Amino acid sequence: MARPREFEPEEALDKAMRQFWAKGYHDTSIRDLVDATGVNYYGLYGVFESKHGLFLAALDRYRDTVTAEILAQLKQQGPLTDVITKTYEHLLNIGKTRGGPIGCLMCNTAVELASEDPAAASKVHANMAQLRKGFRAKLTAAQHSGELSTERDVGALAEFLTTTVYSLALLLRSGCDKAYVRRHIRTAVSLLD
Amino acid sequence: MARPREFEPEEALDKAMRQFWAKGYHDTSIRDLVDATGVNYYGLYGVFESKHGLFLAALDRYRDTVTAEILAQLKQQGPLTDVITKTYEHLLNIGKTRGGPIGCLMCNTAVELASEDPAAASKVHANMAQLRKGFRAKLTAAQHSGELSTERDVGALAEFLTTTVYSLALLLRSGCDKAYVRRHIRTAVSLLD
DNA sequence: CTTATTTCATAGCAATCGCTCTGGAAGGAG
DNA sequence: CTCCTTCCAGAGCGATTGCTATGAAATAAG
Repeated sequence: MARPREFEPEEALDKAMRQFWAKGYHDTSIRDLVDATGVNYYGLYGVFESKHGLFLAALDRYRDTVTAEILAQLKQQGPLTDVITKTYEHLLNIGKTRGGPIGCLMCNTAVELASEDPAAASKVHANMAQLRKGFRAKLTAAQHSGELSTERDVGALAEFLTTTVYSLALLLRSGCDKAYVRRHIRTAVSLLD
Repeated sequence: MARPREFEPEEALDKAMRQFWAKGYHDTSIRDLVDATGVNYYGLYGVFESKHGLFLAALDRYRDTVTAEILAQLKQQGPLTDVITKTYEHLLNIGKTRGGPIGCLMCNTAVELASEDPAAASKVHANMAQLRKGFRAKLTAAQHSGELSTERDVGALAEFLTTTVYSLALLLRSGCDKAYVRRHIRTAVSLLD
């Protein structure tokens, strides 16, 4: 053995994720990442191999933290529309913690990279699939409890609700105010009545 | 006077717009624009001043062509849901003409630049307002003709339908297939029943 | 302690960035 | 034709890109 690392890989990855989240892939330089994480080139490259590798790791980190939290919100008990609404309301408080609006890393990546980066696109689609699955489970449960008509197309609704997550992120990212976003939530959720 | 220009500014702007549309702002270099338009630096700078100026002009060009066409679709006669559906279906054929999916330049810009570029954000919001106005007019007309209940909140619905334009662009950009997008259209439009 | 090994901090690499400058070509005015 | 203005083509500017190489610092093993 020898000199030990002076940084925590997960912590550094988390900071890198926020940097990519705020500024996107192309507008984030390695030097930005070094500044944001406090880790030098050698350390970052030793763990993540390249800027692209670090970005893909950041997408995984996003799935394991932010998306996981959304899915947890979806699993709470309560009336269908309440749970869905609360889950969407939760999104309003995610990216707003520091400075300007940053939306959703997966949504941002879908727009910026999906058409030119298959690896990133794959992770974006996997994230969509996870969300869809979460919504679908909630919708199916609501059908069983009689809250939602069994005639409704659960698959299509789950897709719609998933896309709405991205829509809300888009609205937040573009700088729309919360009242505007809340109206969108209310309108979208009214589809379940 | 002296030596005349060898390029048509509007034509060059159109090509530049498509370049930004496909690759985004940060990932498009001046050299890319020179290659795409066939116009040299001197010509581009003489007319548009800078890369940023050219980009803003491209956003205007987008409003005057693509958005204008969407608004024209919205003004056609017919049952409310048919016209809305046809308008959305129209979006499926916009960005698909060459190569990969490119979505909507305004949606892409909202994600990539809105939080750091006030001028671009302003144009994105103006575009949203135009679309919202178009949807609102159609919805109000439908209320007058009895197609839509006068109890429905036309403002909120217009906002929702506008955001749906961006959502569809996002889905296309992220590489979702047309069947997926069409299901989203059907679900969103069902909100008007 | 010395030595071996790994990390840190940074200088430096070729390539590219947005942008400007220069030399010559093209066309109107005289 | 010559002169003059404008445009084209591309070389070149300093700055920055992703990435690598280098030498000093730090720690475990002996």
